[in-house]
Amino acid sequence: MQIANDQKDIMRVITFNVNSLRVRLPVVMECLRLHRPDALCLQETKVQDHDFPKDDFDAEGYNYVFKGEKTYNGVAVISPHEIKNVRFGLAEEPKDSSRLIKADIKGVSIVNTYVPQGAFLESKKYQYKLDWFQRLGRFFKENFEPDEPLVWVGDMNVAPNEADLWNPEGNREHVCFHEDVRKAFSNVVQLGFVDVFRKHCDQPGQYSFWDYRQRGSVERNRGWRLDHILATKPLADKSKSCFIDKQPRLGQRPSDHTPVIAEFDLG
DNA sequence: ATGGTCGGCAACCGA
Repeated sequence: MQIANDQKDIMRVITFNVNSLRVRLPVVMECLRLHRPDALCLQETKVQDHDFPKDDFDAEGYNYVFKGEKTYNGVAVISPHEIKNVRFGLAEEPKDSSRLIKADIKGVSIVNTYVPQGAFLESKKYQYKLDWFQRLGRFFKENFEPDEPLVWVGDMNVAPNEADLWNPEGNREHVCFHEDVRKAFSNVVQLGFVDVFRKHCDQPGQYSFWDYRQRGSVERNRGWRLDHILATKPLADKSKSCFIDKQPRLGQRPSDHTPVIAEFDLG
């Protein structure tokens, strides 16, 4: 069965924090059928490698690369195409192999990241998050040039601007919006990335995450835009659309994140 | 009136 999208110059990329791949597998399969992405980049798969649901992707003719661990984290890239030159994790220890996959698909480099959330401002985890962005910046500088076709996607755990969360005033001290973490993120972006979503949509209130713990957050759209698709300038110039998906429910519980989709015309 | 998040995984931790 041929499941690739039939336009060979089109590159469709999706980022989706699934919060457990095994629980969300029907939603992921529906996402593949609906959008026929060239690269589906997943975060928080929460599955060890020996339990990765290979058979389900094999049955649909997809290739996959993944790195997981017990209980936490986990990333994967799913594609109907050959997945080349795969690397896991950052260059130096701790590599965090279950937070970063680099792979080449259709001549485009893809870096899929699950950035540490950071807990609270005074915690060691927050400092680790700030350092993680610095280390990621070095990873990009060592491996890529700004004129290469490179897509950086994932759950960045940062709302870059006030338009990217429902209550900026009340979240100045939040680990996903504090000025320090926004600066750490923007330092990486400034290596040569364009926010592909913002290239296509300047409206506020466009979110990809709603907190399970806040009653009615979905209904009242009290969300955050934490899941991003960025591209180096030459590739971003070729983007044709970028939008936040309505997650297929399929009678299941939805993830607290929803997919973000971008399309590039490589021709 | 009460109790109201998930997921993983086995008592709580992380988000």
